[in-house]
Amino acid sequence: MNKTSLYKGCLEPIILKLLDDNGRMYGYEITQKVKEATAGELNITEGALYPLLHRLEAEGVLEVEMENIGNRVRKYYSLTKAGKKEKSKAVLELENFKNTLQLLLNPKLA
Amino acid sequence: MNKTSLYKGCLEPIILKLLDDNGRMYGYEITQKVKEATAGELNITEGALYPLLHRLEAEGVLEVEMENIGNRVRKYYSLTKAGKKEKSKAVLELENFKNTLQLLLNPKLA
DNA sequence: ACCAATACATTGGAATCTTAGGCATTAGAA
DNA sequence: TTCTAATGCCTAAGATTCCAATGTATTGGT
Repeated sequence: MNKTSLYKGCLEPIILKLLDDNGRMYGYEITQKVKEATAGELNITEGALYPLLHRLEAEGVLEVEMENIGNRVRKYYSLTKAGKKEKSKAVLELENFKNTLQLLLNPKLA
Repeated sequence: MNKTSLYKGCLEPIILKLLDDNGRMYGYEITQKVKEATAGELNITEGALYPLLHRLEAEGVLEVEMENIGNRVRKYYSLTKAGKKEKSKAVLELENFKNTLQLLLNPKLA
């Protein structure tokens, strides 16, 4: 990520949401997609991403398909059934979090 | 905080905003105010709050006034001049962060 | 021929919070 | 009246999560 890093803790839900929207993606693609989707605001570092993907795979949240592109190997990740549940929960929490931030930023309606 | 802690990294801007809105507050008051303002969603732990207040004071962002309430001592914190600048910056970043989350949660308008 | 981009990965360390304590005063319930 | 919960301050050890740096290899453009 970047700056003083407010995004800490949000990476996982963001990735799950992305994979749900796009079906399947590979690591590098994720970093580019996030950069693009946030107009350059959020840059996921590979040192954060790859370990996370590996963990989510180990937990059964993601599954992998290897694919050969020329002489290069891509690892496509997608949500498992358990992963879809996880994703739903995570997105709700993230939405809730965003709304709570809104409350704190705009406490006028008290 | 709580849960898997999405709020990680947001504590500082939240505190600065609160202090700007309320003029001056003491630690315990902050924890209660945040709990109330977020309908119980966000519970700041004292182990996170007090070290942060001390750091911000050391950095010249906050200043302290001791006050005796009966036999008890309260430490009222308020923003310094530098703190007000810091707060403005932090709030902008937090708002920006919130908007970016919105983008990620709702990428329809692409 | 060389550099940037693509694509994977690991490692050490910094930053931030949680858990779990500790101390003292005060208000309220049993 | 005694004991618990709430008020109010605090610290220390540890977990989590991410960043920066680094490594390897292929590919496309100049």
